[in-house]
Amino acid sequence: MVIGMLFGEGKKTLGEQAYEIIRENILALRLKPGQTVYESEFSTMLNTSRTPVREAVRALHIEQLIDVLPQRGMKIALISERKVEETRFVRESLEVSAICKIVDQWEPVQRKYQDLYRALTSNLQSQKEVIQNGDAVQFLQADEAFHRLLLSAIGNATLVSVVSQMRGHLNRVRLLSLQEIPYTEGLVREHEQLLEALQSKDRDRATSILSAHLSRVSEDIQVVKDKYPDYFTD
Amino acid sequence: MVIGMLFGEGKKTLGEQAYEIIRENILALRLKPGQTVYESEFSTMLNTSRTPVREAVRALHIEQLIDVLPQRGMKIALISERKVEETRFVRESLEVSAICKIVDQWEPVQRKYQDLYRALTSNLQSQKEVIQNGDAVQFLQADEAFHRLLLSAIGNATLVSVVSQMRGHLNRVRLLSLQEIPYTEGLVREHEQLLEALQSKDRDRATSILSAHLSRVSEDIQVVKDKYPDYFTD
DNA sequence: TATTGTATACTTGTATTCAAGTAAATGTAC
DNA sequence: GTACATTTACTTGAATACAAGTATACAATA
Repeated sequence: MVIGMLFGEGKKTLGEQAYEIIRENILALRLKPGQTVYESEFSTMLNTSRTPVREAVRALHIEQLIDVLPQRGMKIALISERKVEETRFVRESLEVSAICKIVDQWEPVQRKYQDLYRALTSNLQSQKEVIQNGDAVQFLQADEAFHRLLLSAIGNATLVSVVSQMRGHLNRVRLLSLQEIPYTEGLVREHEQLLEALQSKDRDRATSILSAHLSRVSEDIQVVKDKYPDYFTD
Repeated sequence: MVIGMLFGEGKKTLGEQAYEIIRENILALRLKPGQTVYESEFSTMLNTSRTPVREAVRALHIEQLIDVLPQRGMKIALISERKVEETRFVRESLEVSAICKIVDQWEPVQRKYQDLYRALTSNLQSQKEVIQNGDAVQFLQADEAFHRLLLSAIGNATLVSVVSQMRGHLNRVRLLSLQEIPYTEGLVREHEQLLEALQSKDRDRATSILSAHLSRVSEDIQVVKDKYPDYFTD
């Protein structure tokens, strides 16, 4: 009946709130890949009826983060290497297209790009700070914010939303690999290089850095797959 | 209670069936942009309860094809020039990336690409036949099939699905512009040129043809917007 | 012991009921 | 006639009730 009455709470419906909460719990691996779950669990957990839970669960099902077994229950989707590669490709295509557009439009004198530059450097700073306490979740949030800042610059909300949907399928691998091999310094370095390429309007350099940056997950998944075999399928 | 008991009927849920039916009616403009609709309408129309309809409507709302006005009703989403441009950009990025991958992998001796070539030429043939009776909906279906064949070749189901979601926001403009200015011959010609470029493994030509091909909608929308002003917003 | 039929206790899928908000129609005072 | 309060008829949002499929436990039987 009341899920998040605590803080501000825009007029989101209970179903929308449930969606966000459950999704976040899946991506943070608090709900384990392969784990069996039931609508009634979420109902009592969130202190609401099955109806809003159902709405959330259907959306997550469409997003392929939850597998529904009719009349039997649901399972948190296993991580699929194929799906990871598919979403990685889509994400890379879109982010590369976006960065090209930004480089082409980049005019250091314009207020818009000064603000963007400031925001990005500020974000880079907090990335470095976050590294110290070694919290993978926190770093991932900062990383996501960095990419989101860049993408938002081209003013294409649909693209931002598609990319963040793709991210949902990459996040769990990233999370596991980060706490396995903490190469966060390298990632931050690449962010810096990307920003440099942007400033110097070096289109080719920007795209090649970004491509390499986003391709890491394809290598990491192999390592993580061996360490957590029952989180994976195919 | 029974929506499509008629034909084969895979074990889709009523909600999924309702989703497909309503979506198809929106894209075919049988439900007019801006038209007010109610859950109960669809309920009686589909002879089912509000629950499956609700499931369908929520999905369509997430897809931004339906606007929900809490406690007041729903409206079929108006065509937004901004949204059209956003989805066009996403689609172009993804299809261009896909065609690049295909060109790079293209080996005319491989069975896989022989089959693809045959399928594409066969589709081109039916495009030409469809032109004769001047049915815009039929042509759009053939066009969609052509692009889907190409995209499917890279074996990325996620990409195919994202593109088809983007198409949902372009389809209505295409439909209107086709019955306004029937330049279908030009479109078919471009399909042929694309196929030629593919055969000759001319990457740059393929991408430039495809880009131009997919950019048409940006020009068409201006014409259509004047003809059907109350279908549009912004 | 092995097998099979059956009751039972779950699940999700669907229908229905209830709550709460909106807007237009209606009535009333001035 | 006009402004304003109130009723009323609708809507979606949420909760509950019901239907139907699934898997397990277990007893009956060979």
